[in-house]
Amino acid sequence: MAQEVKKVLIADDEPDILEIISYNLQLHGYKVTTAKDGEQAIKMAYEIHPDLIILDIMMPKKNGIEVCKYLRAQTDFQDTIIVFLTALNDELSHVKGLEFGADDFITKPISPKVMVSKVDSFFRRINKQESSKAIELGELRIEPEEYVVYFKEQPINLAKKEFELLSYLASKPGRVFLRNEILNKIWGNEVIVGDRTIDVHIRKIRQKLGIDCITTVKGVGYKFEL
Amino acid sequence: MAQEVKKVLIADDEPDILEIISYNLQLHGYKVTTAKDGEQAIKMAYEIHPDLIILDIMMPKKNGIEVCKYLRAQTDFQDTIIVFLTALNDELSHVKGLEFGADDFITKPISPKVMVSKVDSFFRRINKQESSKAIELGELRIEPEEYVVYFKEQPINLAKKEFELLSYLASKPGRVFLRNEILNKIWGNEVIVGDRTIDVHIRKIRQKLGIDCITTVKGVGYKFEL
DNA sequence: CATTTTGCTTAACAATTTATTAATCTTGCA
DNA sequence: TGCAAGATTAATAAATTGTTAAGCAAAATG
Repeated sequence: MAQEVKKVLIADDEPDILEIISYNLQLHGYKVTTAKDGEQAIKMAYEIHPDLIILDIMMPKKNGIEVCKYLRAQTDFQDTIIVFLTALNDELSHVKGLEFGADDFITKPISPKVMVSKVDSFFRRINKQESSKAIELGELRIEPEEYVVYFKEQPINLAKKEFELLSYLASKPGRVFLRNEILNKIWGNEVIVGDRTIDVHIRKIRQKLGIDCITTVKGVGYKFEL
Repeated sequence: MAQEVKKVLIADDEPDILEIISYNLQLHGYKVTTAKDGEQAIKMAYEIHPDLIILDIMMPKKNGIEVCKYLRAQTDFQDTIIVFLTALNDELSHVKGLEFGADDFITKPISPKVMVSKVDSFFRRINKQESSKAIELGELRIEPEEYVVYFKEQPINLAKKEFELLSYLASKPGRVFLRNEILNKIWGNEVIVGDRTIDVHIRKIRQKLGIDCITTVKGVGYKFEL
């Protein structure tokens, strides 16, 4: 991941709720941004690229479901966790929400404590997901848990950025990742690094692996290919 | 796409609306042109070749629907996004607008913020469409995600411009693309390149593919045909 | 706590690839 | 035939990426 501090975006039209939740999440080390309606939620999503988005269903401008649907349609937010805030008995919202790509629900009313532990659990869940699946491609094996890559069963130590970059490219072999996509995913879109930074990391990966598995597509990006 | 800065044309007969919308869009990095009536809208459309045209329905000289109908009849504006500005409850316009090739509607009144996010969403929508679908024609397969063309399952590497050009022609097999259309689409209409530039790229594609799939229509343009 | 190591980024320059132009042929057709 | 449009080719320009070394900062080490 690009950053250590997890970013959470909360959208709700009740200022009190926003305040109390964001205060408690901040206490627990999250970076919180709030939005008071659907449109603002989308705008903030683009600005800060949160790891988790909590959407109240009922909001002015654009309701939570619309926001979710909208964001899920963008490639930038495929990996973002989106959860809804719903009234306890609102079955309909649950069904609709899942249809449009929500990851989970939080039912109102909810205590700050429970909220924090819920949020913690979301991140634990994806951390597991993200890290637990080894990628195996020919004689190359990427082990997320060990942060090690094996080639012909020989371990190769990559630095963090190198490892993340390789994992990202290898997550979809053959697909070209635009330089911008890479920057967004590995560095985060608020970090600005020079043009040659990606190249240097690519070079180190190629060097350490010793095999030609990363192809340059000039003017476009890079792709992983064996 | 040929250019990074998206161009928007707004046509409305209320100067205040033009001003406030164009100001806000400009803030968000769009290049905005305005027109105060239908005829001017058409004139400007030809001059700047916008990526998005926003037309008020009710305008002097030529109303929005007429403008849309007119532009859609020209090959130059097939790919342009055209949206209407309509009063909230004007159902009739909606129906008519769709008939004449509008892509969407924006209902008045609208806040500048919402307008900007709407415009953003239009561009995201087409960006996605443009990039993600593979084209398959006989033994030829164009894979935008991989930036590779396959012929008989053999990958063929094309340079960026070559790939874009081929993709463009192959997007509508059999249809002749005028040299001007090609220039507009691949190079953008502010870039000026010599007459022979297209030819050279066409030649390289023909050479690399090894099959005769691009037909010259003398004095007109090129078309893709297997 | 000082020292060493490691990782990340940048800057400068080299190398490569791609894009464009210009010059020279071909070809079809009035 | 002679012209106009396009094809071809090679040369040049422009853009993009590769490489290397160096500077920092953070982490690891003793």
